[in-house]
This record gives sequence, structure tokens and C-alpha cells, in this order.
Amino acid sequence: MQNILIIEDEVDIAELIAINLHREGFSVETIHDGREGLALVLKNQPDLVVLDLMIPTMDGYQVLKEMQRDTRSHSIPVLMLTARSQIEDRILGLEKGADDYMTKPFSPRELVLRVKAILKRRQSTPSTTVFSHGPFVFDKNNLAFYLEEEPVNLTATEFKLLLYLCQRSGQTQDRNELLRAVWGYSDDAHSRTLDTHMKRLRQKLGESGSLIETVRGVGYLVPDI
Amino acid sequence: MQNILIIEDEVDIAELIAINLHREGFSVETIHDGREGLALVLKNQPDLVVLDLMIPTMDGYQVLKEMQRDTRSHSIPVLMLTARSQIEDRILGLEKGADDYMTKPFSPRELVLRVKAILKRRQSTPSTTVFSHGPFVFDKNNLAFYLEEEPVNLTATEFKLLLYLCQRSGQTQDRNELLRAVWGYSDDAHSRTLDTHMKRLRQKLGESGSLIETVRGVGYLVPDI
DNA sequence: TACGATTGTCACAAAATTGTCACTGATTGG
DNA sequence: CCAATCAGTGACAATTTTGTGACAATCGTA
Repeated sequence: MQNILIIEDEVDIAELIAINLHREGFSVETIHDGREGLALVLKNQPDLVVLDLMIPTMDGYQVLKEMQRDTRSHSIPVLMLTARSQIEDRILGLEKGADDYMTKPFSPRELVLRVKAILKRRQSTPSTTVFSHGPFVFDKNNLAFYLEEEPVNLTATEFKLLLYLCQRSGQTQDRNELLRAVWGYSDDAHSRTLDTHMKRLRQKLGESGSLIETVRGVGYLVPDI
Repeated sequence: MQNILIIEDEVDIAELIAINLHREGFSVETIHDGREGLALVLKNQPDLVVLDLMIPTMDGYQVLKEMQRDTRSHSIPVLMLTARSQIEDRILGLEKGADDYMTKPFSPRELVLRVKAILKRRQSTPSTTVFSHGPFVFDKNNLAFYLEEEPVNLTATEFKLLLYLCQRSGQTQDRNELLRAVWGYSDDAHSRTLDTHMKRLRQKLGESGSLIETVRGVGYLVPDI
């Protein structure tokens, strides 16, 4: 089921939209404040955001800009709501990120149609570069890594190594395989390089470090889920 | 059971792949001709296609393109095989549809691993991790970067910076924007940090360095295509 | 043209990353 | 239980990456 977040302070309107979207099978959440809205976007990463321009704390324009900026949200489509009077001066900004906009008052039915259109459009061009596995989240675009929501600094080598293991979770990767994949060469024989990197990784991962299992005589393994 | 179609004219190689995949429990079919291969893809709709670039009748690139076009096949993952010499001039096309690629000669074992990885990936998040722009190719999974055929060593920062610019090609990114996006902070005022990194990037990119345009008073820009 | 503002270049030092080694600890098979 | 094999650890040095500031070059404009 697809999740939609509505950021709109006028409770009646928010409610109206929510009901209509819900009727169409979407999972809907509403929030009435810009700053909180932004936080929620980053946290929940909904499939689409319906965003009003005039909202408290942080206006819609700002929210949009922040969403663009943050890689966790920059690919989430946004449907803007604007009061008729503010149309023109704001539309410039919309070009930069909003996928569509509607002016109030609008028909709920039309809104539903537009939401569907945007989501359909998105589906055909998937550009997700966020890969997650258990408590790990890899943001390949930004070379950023998160452990249980919290950012953790991994070096490029560590990032590659862990990503490689997670993308092949459930399958033991042997030492030479790893050496080849991450370093580009294939003779571990004497050196402790791989072990050392594993040690560092486990250390940075804290408790979750135990998700990297040693398979004696073969290599390493990150289990499924 | 998952079905895999191998389109490869070198019989020995096709056979080698087939045996290895079969041993892993896949149902495998091989065909030695591009046009016929495409027809078979549409007819059987396999779960994955292993596709050589150099094949008779219709080259792999064409096949891939046609597969993209037809809704019966556009979501079928493709693992590309390329001879080492043709690697990069074709990778441009890969971005449009191939899920992974391998250069000959390759280890059958690795191929099996990649096939499994692709299929697993499909189940969760369908996405290509190769992004290309003009002469640049970013392999986000391997944190590898290619410039016109040749791999070029970029540091993590350089990789992020160039990727950011290319993903927003045609739009000037202002200095603070870049600082925030790549470094996480937002005050350039005095330091030459950004400039220095740009210089290093341009240097590594050689002639293509000129694709990074300076927009005086604002920031930097990588033009479309 | 001359000026001020902006960007490019360079050398250098600080910081981060990386690989290696000697050693310790753990596991396995006999 | 012992010996052999394999993995983990910590310290260290080499290397790479990064940021900075002085200065040069360039651009736009008055």
C-alpha cells in the first residue's frame, strides 16, 4: 500500500483530502505544521507528499527546498497546494521540485487523479539509490550510511565491503571473492587486511556488528533480514 | 523455479554459464542469435536475461533497447556480458536498462552470484546503480567512476561532488548548495575548499574537465548531455 | 582602462584512511 | 588434550585525502 503524507494546516481541507485518498486505498497521514512535516517526511519517507504553501513554522516553499536538499527525501514526489492569489510568484520555485500543483479551491476527485498520475509516472522511472538491509541503510548517491536511523561514518572501503555483503545477504562470500570485489585483487594468503577491515566495521556498527558473521575457512556472511 | 535466458553466440561460453546456473537450481535456456533471442524473451518472459553485446543479427545493445520498449519485457532484469575492449563505450546504454554487467573473461561462480544478487534486488528495490552522463559513468554500487572507457580514481568527495552536479545537470548549483550537499555545512565565505576540489576534479577529468562550467557569482554547472 | 569582486592555482600541513605485522585467541580434527 | 589452522586485535607507518591561506588570474563593470 502506498503512503501519502499531507502537510496542511487547515484541518477541514486536510481531512477532506485524507478521506478521499483513503477511499482510494492509500495509507494517509496528516500533519499541520511545516517543520514537523519535514521531519516526518525524512523519518517515514512516504511515497508522495501533498504540501500546502501556507503553513505555520516553515512555509511550504522552504519545506520543498529542504526536501530537495536531503537525499532521504529528494526523490519523493510533491503535489503542491496554493491559494489562487499566490500562484504566480511561487510557481518559479515549483519548477525546481514539485511534480504538480493545484490551486484552491479544488475538487477532491481531481486531486486523487493527479496523485495517481504522479505515482504512475514515478513508477516507470525508478531512481532509488537507497538500499537498506535490517538496521543498515545505504544511500549510494551520497555515500552515506545509517545505522538505525543514525548516520555512521564509514570509509569508502568499509562502505563497499558492507554493501557487497548486504546485497548478497544469506550467501557466504569467500575471502578471495571479497578481496576481488572490493580491492580488485585476489590473493589474501598472508595478509590480515580483510580481517582488519572487518574488525573496524564491526566496531563502528556496535551491537549490530554481530550481523557480520564469520564463516570459518570460507569468508564472511551477513544473514538475511 | 526461476527461468533464465542466455543470449550468447559463443557456444562454449553459453554452455559454461548454463551448466553453472543449472547447478544452482535455475531453469536455463540458451539461444545464439539476437533477433531470435528477443523474440524468445517476449514469448517466454524469463525472470532474467544474460545478454552478450556481440551477437549476430541484432547486437545486444539493440536487444536491450527493444526490451525496454516492449511492456512485456521492460521489467525483466538483464545481465550484460561485454568483451573487455568494448566495455565503456557501451555502458552508456546499460544505464538505460541493464542491471549489471560483467566483462569477459569472468568466473562462472561470480556470474552466478551476480545473477542471484540481481534477482534478490528485484524482489525488494528495483533499481539500476549505474548512472551515466555524457562521457561519465558512475557505478554507485562499486563506487567506481569511468571517463570514456577508462576507469578514473576519484576520491569519495570528488565522486559525490561530480555525481551531484551531473544528477542536476543543466541547473547551476550554487556554492552553498554544494557545500551543504557534499560536505554538510554551509558557509564558504572565505575558504577555497570548493574551488580546490573543482580544480582537482577538472584535472582528473582532463579535456572533459571543461564540462564543469563555472557560473560566476553563483556556483557550478554541468550542462545537459 | 582600472578597479573590485570572484575564481583558479599552488604548496603545505593536518587529518583520515589504509595495509601490514606480530601476536593472541578460538576452533577443529585427530 | 594437543597441535595445526584460521580469525581477531592492536600498534604502527605509509599513503592518501582534505582543507587552508597566500597569491595570481580573470571577469564584469564603472
